[in-house]
Amino acid sequence: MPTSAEPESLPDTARTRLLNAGLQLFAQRGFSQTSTRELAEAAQVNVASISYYFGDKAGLYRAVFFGPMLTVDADLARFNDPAMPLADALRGFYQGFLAPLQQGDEARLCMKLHMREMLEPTGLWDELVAQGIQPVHDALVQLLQRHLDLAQADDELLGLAISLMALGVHLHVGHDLTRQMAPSLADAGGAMDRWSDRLVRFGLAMVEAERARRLAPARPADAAQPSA
Amino acid sequence: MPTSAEPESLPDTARTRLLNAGLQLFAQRGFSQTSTRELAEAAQVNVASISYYFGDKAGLYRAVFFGPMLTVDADLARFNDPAMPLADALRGFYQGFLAPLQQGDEARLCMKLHMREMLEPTGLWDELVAQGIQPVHDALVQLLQRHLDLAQADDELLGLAISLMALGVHLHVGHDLTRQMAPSLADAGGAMDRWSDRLVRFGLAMVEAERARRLAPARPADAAQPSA
DNA sequence: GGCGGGGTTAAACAAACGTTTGATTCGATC
DNA sequence: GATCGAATCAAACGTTTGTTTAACCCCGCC
Repeated sequence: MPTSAEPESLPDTARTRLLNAGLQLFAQRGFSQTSTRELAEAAQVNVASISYYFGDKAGLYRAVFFGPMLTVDADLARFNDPAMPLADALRGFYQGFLAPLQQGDEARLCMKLHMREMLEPTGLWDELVAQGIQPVHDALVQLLQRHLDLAQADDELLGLAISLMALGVHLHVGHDLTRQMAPSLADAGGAMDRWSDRLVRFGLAMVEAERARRLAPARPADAAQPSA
Repeated sequence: MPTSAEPESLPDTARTRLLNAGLQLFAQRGFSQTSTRELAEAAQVNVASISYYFGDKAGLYRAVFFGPMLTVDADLARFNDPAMPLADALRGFYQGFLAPLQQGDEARLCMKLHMREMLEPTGLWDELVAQGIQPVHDALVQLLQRHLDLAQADDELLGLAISLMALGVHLHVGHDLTRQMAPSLADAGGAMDRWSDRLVRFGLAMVEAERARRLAPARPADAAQPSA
């Protein structure tokens, strides 16, 4: 089992062909529904190459799963600047979700793998949270904290952050669903740019609603405790 | 293969024990990662009982999948009344998502099965959309259309409906994730009631943002076409 | 007592699974 | 030309898969 890293280009070797086929098939059918022989045939490669290059089938899965995931820092940079206005920061935040949908199959399928892990954990879930999701979440919480002038984050702020992230997550998990309900919102040209505008608008509205809630006097029906 | 329907109580027969074990294991590990022998052992039942009662493994899956799904009409009734104020209707809408999380394991696990089908279609997806999701979506679109005084639904209204639904979907898809980021928002007592308040507040804000967008003059940066 | 059928059982089945083996090919190096 | 290691190959390995078989148990009924 060689320990080489793939070059930046695509040398069309057996290893990279396996990675491509693995990304394709794992994202489409899932881990356990994809057999090693299918992988080998799709990559036009002998079955033994899987264990030769990646140890075993799970090793190949791990390789495609964490393949193009170095973009976390780039995602953070898009909205983590304290000097940014809220609207721009939100736009940068949602760009992190939209970019994989725009830049071809590779990133989109990898994102699909990540989303699948949410519902059907294969053991890589904790690692994905620690390295990919938690940093983005923390940065978003800090962003909201700044713009809402809060000394520290409370449950309601976390709820707002999770709800903002929900809109971005749904772009991926609900993509096929959106295609059925409103095809022009999923595949049409410029559809993603319009989603960007839309999510920024809705996100701003949610943040402002949260700000208004904190300024308003606590009504008896409001179950949220203002401070801990 | 008998064609009986299960009684309303739980008679603890082999059939119902298989249904319970199937719901548990399928929701936890997925369809293909759950073997028939695991199912039989979990249900304390012979392996042959699966094909005896349900034809085959897929039949058992289908049975647990469409088991407690008769609640669609009840879900619709919660927010479909034209006389309802918008806030009440939204609360009723999100109650449809929250109810399965509150009323024990059964409905929650079944919902998890449905969410999983979003990413890994096993053939039941189209049926689920037609019977379970599409009606709710259509009713939501009509609700928004009424409250925004629109003659007919356009893309932006569909985008709003999908975004509103995204918040509800994320309650299920991101439940494990929420448990890690903010445990008090996932499991604590009354957490779901607070989510209800929160989502209604955010939902209202999004609807009002959409109303404001339609009233505002079209800015050049706005890529959304106001009328076709 | 004999009978029949719903329910259950252990055992067996073929197929598919992930993985390993040992031989073979191919260049590069000495 | 000999030698070596990387890469590839067909074949086989042992296990697990979903499903089926045929016998068996038990209880009500004629």
